[in-house]
Amino acid sequence: MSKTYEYPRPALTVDIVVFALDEEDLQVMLIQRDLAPFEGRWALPGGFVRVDESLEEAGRRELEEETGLKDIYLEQLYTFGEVTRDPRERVVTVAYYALVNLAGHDIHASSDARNAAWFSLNDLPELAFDHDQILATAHTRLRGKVRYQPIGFELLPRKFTLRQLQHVYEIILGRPLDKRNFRKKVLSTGLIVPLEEIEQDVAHRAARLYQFDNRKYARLSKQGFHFEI
Amino acid sequence: MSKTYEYPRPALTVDIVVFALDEEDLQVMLIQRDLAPFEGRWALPGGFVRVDESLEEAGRRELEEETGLKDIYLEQLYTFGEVTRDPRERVVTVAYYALVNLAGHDIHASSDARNAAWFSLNDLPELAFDHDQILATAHTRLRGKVRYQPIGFELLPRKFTLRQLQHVYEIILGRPLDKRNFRKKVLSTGLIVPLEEIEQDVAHRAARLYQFDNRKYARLSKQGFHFEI
DNA sequence: CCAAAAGTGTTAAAACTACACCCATGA
DNA sequence: TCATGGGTGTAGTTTTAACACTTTTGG
Repeated sequence: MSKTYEYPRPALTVDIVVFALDEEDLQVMLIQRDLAPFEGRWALPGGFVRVDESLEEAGRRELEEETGLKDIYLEQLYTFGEVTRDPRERVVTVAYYALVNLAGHDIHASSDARNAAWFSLNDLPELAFDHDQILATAHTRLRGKVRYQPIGFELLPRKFTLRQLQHVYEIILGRPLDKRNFRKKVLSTGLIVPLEEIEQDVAHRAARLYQFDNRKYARLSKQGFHFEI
Repeated sequence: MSKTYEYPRPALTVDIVVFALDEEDLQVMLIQRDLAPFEGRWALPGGFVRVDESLEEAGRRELEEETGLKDIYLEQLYTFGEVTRDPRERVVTVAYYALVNLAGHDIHASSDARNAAWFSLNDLPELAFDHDQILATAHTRLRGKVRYQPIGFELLPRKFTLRQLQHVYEIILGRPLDKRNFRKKVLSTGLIVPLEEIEQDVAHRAARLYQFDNRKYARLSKQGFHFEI
């Protein structure tokens, strides 16, 4: 095997913006750094890419190591490569974003990071490196993507009510939606299928549960169908 | 300055998919490799990222060195990092795509690549590495993006006719559009402004020239406006 | 019986689609 | 005068937006 070149190389990392949703707003997972630079500051989970793993593998590995999260929706976001973004040396980072259902994952269980926590996007601490910029890029991407790709479901449990789904869209888009129009629109795609089940333990009339039909969506996508809300 | 880590690092490159449009179809710029691996094969222009330049700078530098193209629309596409995508060693590449107006650039003038040429997307040679996959990703992105971002103009001269613009959209979307409806739609955005000029040297009635209003678009974008065709 | 959210239709306005002819120009 | 593309309007259909009340359930 011949060497490709002998010049100094940038270091290569991955960073992951993990989004979740609570009753109020969008949350993002941060971990507190215990090393310089930016010791004590909050930062996105992430770390160095090994030579024997793909970028996505590196992202999933780091995420599980640092937060315990695994088997989640993960998508490449953007690669940040400004020369001075890391004060130590040249570091290029491939950023991913992830969507999880808050209730479905216990982040503290398998975490080996001393300090991993959810923060509301509306109440963020100062972040290390250019992570504020990465986060802003991820937020913009999420807002844009949610309108024409069915990713809203990733933030909910597998079975959900239409109320919950509308709530996801309202928070991400940042504006209220009309209940009747939303239901009509969503159901008209045929991709959200009603189940013979209703929600449990609520102090009012229980709503019907629905489920996203992944298989049907995959089939339609191949035929050039475009999901849109 | 402390070292970040001492483990082996992937090499980092940039590759650029340059699109242009002729009368018939979409073209892409390729260069013929004169070194192993894939000696003699056609490949995307690109090369190694230096530690003192940003990713976009690296892309622009390589593009100018290899093809003579400069001052063009360039946007990051995706980062490809499969472990075995380069047979020599681990190489991660940040792919960009570029849009140029064929008539406006002479690719041979300042080229120091022995062999840089345009190929129709419908008649491609076998490509080196995973460049076929990068190209396919770029093509998909272009098709998707053209519908909701005003990038069609980048493939045309600054002053263009509505016929030319419609042609851009027809080729990228791969289907014919209705002339009257297209004109109504495009002009209704107010972003395409008529000039007091007509095209020259045509063997029939000359069409009016138009120009994209970048400034107005920037203003509207900030207010949440979404361009759509 | 009260509080809370579930569920459901209609109408007016706007956007989209399909479609054909006359005009201006240069060869 | 002919060939070529430039330029223009309308009608039917579909999609979107606005809007309020009754039902179910648990407390």
